[in-house]
Order: sequence, then C-alpha cells, then structure tokens
Amino acid sequence: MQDLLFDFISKYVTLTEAEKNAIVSLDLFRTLKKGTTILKKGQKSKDSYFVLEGCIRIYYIIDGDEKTTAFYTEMEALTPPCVVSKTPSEYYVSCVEDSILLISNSDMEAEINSKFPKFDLMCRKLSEELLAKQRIDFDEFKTSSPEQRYLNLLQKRPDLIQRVPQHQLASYLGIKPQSLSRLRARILEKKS
Amino acid sequence: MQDLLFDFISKYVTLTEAEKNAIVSLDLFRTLKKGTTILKKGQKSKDSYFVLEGCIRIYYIIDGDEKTTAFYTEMEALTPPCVVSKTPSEYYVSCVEDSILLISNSDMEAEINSKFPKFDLMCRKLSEELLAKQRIDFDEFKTSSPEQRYLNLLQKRPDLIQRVPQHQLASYLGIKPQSLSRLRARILEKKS
DNA sequence: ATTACTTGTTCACTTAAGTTAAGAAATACG
DNA sequence: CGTATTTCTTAACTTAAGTGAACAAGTAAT
Repeated sequence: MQDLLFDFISKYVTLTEAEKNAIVSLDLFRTLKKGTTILKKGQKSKDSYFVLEGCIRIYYIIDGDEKTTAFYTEMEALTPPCVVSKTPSEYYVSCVEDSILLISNSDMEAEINSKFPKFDLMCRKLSEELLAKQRIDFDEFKTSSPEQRYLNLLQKRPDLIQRVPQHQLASYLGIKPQSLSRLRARILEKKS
Repeated sequence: MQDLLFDFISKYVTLTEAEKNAIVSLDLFRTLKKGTTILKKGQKSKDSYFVLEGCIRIYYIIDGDEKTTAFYTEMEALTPPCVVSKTPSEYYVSCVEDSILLISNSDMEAEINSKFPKFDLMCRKLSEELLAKQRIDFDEFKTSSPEQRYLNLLQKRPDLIQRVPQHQLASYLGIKPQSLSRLRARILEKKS
C-alpha cells in the first residue's frame, strides 16, 4: 500500500530510505467506510487527503440537495480550499466507496517540510501541475455542452461512470440527474 | 509601477532591498498594445505573466470561433498550462486592453529561485492559493445557471463587465453572445 | 466621407435542459 | 426474506439556451 504512495512521490522527487521511513513512521493511513463524511460544511480543518484506494467527493448542499463538484480517486490529492484560506468549509467531503486515505495535517506538513526540503519542492511541483490541469478541465467544461462533457468523461475517466451514482455524476457535469438519463438515452439512439 | 509588484509580493514573503534590486535588474516589464497576441496555439513557451496594468485573456478557437475562458487583470498571475506540461499550447493568450505585464521565463525563475529560496516559497504559496481559488470558481460555475453566473460576476468582478467585449464575456460564462444579450434583457425586465 | 469591420441587440424557430411526477430496478437493512 | 430506501428511467410540460439571420450603432481604416 505504501509502495503506491512512493511510486507517486517518485514522479516529483527522489526520496532516500530515511525519508521514506520518516513518512511511514507518521502513521497517516486511514481506512474509511463508504459514506463516511470526512469534512463538513462550517468546519475548520487543516487536513489534506491523498487517495490510495477508493474514491472521495466534494459536495455542496444547495437548496436542500446535494451538488457534487469533484471526485478524487486512486493517486489523486486534495487540499480543500478551506485549509488554504483558513476559513470554515463551504462544502462536504465524503467517501463514495470504502477507501484508504493518507490524511496529513498542514501543521505537521510544515514540520516535515522544514526537515526535508524535498517535500516542499514536491508540494510546489504538485500544486503547479494541479493548477494547470484544473485550468484545462475548467476550460473544457466551459467550452462544451453537457453531452460533449459526458462523452469527454467517458473517454477520460470511464471508471468514474461505473463507480459513482448517476445523480452525483449529473451535478459533476453541471446538469440534473433526469437530464443525464435522457442524454444517455439520446446517445444510444444516435449510435444505432 | 514596480511598487505594485512589491506590494503584491509582500503578501507572501518579505523581500530585502537586495532581493528587490535583483528583480528590478532583470528588466521584465513589457508594455503591450490592445489586441497583441502573446501566446499562440501550437507554440511552446516558458513564459509566465503577471498583470501590472490592463487585462489579458485565454481563448481557444473552436470550429472557427473564439471561446474566451479566462481573464487576468491587475495583480493577477498566469502560468499557462502548456508551460507546466511542456507541450505546445492549445490556446491563445492576448491583450484585451493596452497592458503592462511582467513576463518571466521559467528557466530564469529556476535560477532566481535557487539564489533566493524565498521566491520558491512564494511560488508555492501562490499556486496553492490559486488552486484553491480556482476550485471554488469551478464549483460555483458548475452549481449555477448562466443567469446566476452573470449576477455572480456582477457582484465579484463588476469591472470586467465594463472592460471586456460582451461576446468574450459570453463564452467566459459558458454561453453564446445572443444568450447573454437576452439574459441581460430578462434581468432588466425583472427589476422593473 | 465612405466603406468595412466589430460589436451588440432583436426575432423567429429549434433543441435541449429544468421541473414535476410516477413508476421500475437495484440496494441496503432489519 | 421482505420491506424500505436509494437510484435510475420515462414522460409531459415549461423554460431557457442554441441557431441563423437581419439590423443598428459604434469604431477603425483608407
């Protein structure tokens, strides 16, 4: 399980055994049941999440119903905006499936970073990369129709469509569940 | 003009006079005319932009017409995704108005960063902050209708609506110019 | 000054998403 | 196992966005 983490890290920096041990000794791995909420609206938190196995999502409750805006699966990291801004969270984060997460605290990260400057470098590279990736995703979202977005998702993250309830997918695509259902029917119609 | 830059930087790190001089001596300020294209589709580039005055935008050309997805105004920074991924650009960047930009090269940044670790720290803080901000923007976009998005923009960046041509605003809001025009008429109707 | 181009609005029509409601299918749980 | 709940689909209707076209106003260019 830890190997997955170190494979990921190796894309950004090269760690010594001592450094790897330092991470392992922090004992940050957590096993969570499907449906577990790990961050609630209104809470303050300093925790970042790295998904080793499973899937977590960000969702809002607007006019009484859930709006899911993001999913994080294997080898993806999330530092919730509220951790950065140090304000109460506007949204919820919960497990879509049984999941194994690495949960790190920003205070602790600061400590690690001062001991091992490499981590700092990794964090910078990672957030620059995520910023760029998210920019592209946002641009694609803006420039395409719901149907195109769905087809695009089918290409890029086909697994998500299988693992995630469709009403959560719908809001992720910026539409209502009924529209997603209809849109799928429309696509099938076209194919035949 | 440089004061604006140092005011901005001071939000992240505290610079000494020597460090400030080092930046100034690099002579990175550029004055550009409205309409100037600073990055074209297909180009490779290592340049990041910081807007001191004016406004720049990202746009794509899809099926022959422009789709503007982002605007950057005073005190906002853009490192185009293609600089991070080191691949040819998928989009254009151009000046919406006569602008003064600080244009820095990533090779040069690396050099500065190694001389002055503070810059590295600033870059990390900045990209973490921008990532969080963009996540929130994306979430708001997904969870609201075109009309809500327009009203939201009116609250948050009223200046943009004045400075930017409406057909560019439209694609920024994810709709067609005609729809924006109609939507605005609808809002006026409601008010009266 | 005239022409050309850009920009914004309006209109009629088409297409697709939102809404409300009902029912079927799958899943969870006692 | 059966019941409750969640999830998904379908349908009829409403609302709003997309499309194509025409026109007016403003701007730039010769």
